[in-house]
Order: sequence, then structure tokens, then C-alpha cells
Amino acid sequence: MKLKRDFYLQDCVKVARDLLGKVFVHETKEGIAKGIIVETEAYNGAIDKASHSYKYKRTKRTEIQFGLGGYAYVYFIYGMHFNINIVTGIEGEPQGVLIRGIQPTYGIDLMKERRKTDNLINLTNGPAKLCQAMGITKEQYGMDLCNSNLYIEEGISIEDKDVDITKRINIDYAAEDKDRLWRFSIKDNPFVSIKVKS
DNA sequence: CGATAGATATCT
DNA sequence: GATATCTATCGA
Repeated sequence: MKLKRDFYLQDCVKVARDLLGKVFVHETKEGIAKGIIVETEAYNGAIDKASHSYKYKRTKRTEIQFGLGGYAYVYFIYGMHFNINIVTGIEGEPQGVLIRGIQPTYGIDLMKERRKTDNLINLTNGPAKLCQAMGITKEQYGMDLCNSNLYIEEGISIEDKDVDITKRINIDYAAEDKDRLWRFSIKDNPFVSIKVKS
């Protein structure tokens, strides 16, 4: 059962927290791939220098962030990698949640084939890795998670005591905003991309 | 471990 | 023309 639009219309920080434990699904003609979301980061364009849409900067690339929540924001980075964000918030508010780590639960052979590795942990413990494993490319830019073959469904419930809240990764260019505690991950899960000592 | 090469769409 | 919400690989 796909999550409904309402879920995505909330603030990006809340959605980032609540996405932990939910199941990310991509159905393609090659097969279905699923994984439990174990690591996320929130980006709020209105106030956050780390966001592509900082100060409501609106370009062809960030356009999708300005619409309703529940759409996929996929972009190409460092000349060779894709990352996927889930757009959140109401129309006009550019926000997103970066998916940084998932735990594969279905279609593992397909993921291994796409990633060219047999190492289970190495399949999806990073934002560009999980995009490759899930078969996400520029093609998925702007897809509606409420009405397409790319979506999120209910999963397991994660208690607050099992959630690590830390600084976000690789945003040193973002000045003081790099210290915001907007990264959420499931404690001691091996598919979390980078461990941060507490 | 830490350092660095890798390669290009996107914005200035 | 500079840079990026990163990853793989190499050397110690």
C-alpha cells in the first residue's frame, strides 16, 4: 500500500524522521526491488545553504521541489552519480529528504546484478549506491510516488531510542548550516552509510 | 585507515 | 569556468 499524499506534505525534518523503517519500492520491467529506509537527511531550501534551492532558488533542476510533496527529485552529481530526494511540504516550499541508506528486502539478486557485486552491505549503504541498486536514474526525475511504479509503503516502526540524530554528510560548503542536526539513521544498522561516533 | 582520482550536468 | 547531498581504489 503506497503512502498517501498527506504524509509528504509535512515538514521535511518530520518526514525524514518518519521515513525510517518504511519501505522504498521500485517496480521495473527487470523486476521489483525493495528496501527498508535506514538513513535520511532533510533539506529545507527556504533557510538551508546546503539545499540546491536555498533562498527559494528556482531553476530547471530544482523546479520539482516547489511543487507538492511526494515527487522524486533525482539529480546527477560529481560527474558520475545519481542521488534521490523525496520532495516534501506544500506547494511553493522547496524541501526534500535525501535517501542515504536502505536495507534490501526484495529483489536482491537484481540489485547485485545492477551493482556488479555480491557484497550485501555494499549494495545500498550510500545514496549513489542505492540509486544504482534500485535502478534510479534521471528517468525517474519528477515521478509521483503516489501514482507510479516508484513509491514508498509502510514498513516497521522505529522507536525514538533506536534513532541516531547527527549532522549531515558532505556539505562543508554550507557554512553554519552544516551543523544542523537533520540526519536521521537507525542505530547500529549496517546499511547506514557513515557511522558517526556519539 | 586516509588520500585522491574519476567525469560531467548544472549554474555563474 | 567552477563545482558538486559521492564512490572506488590505491598505498601505508
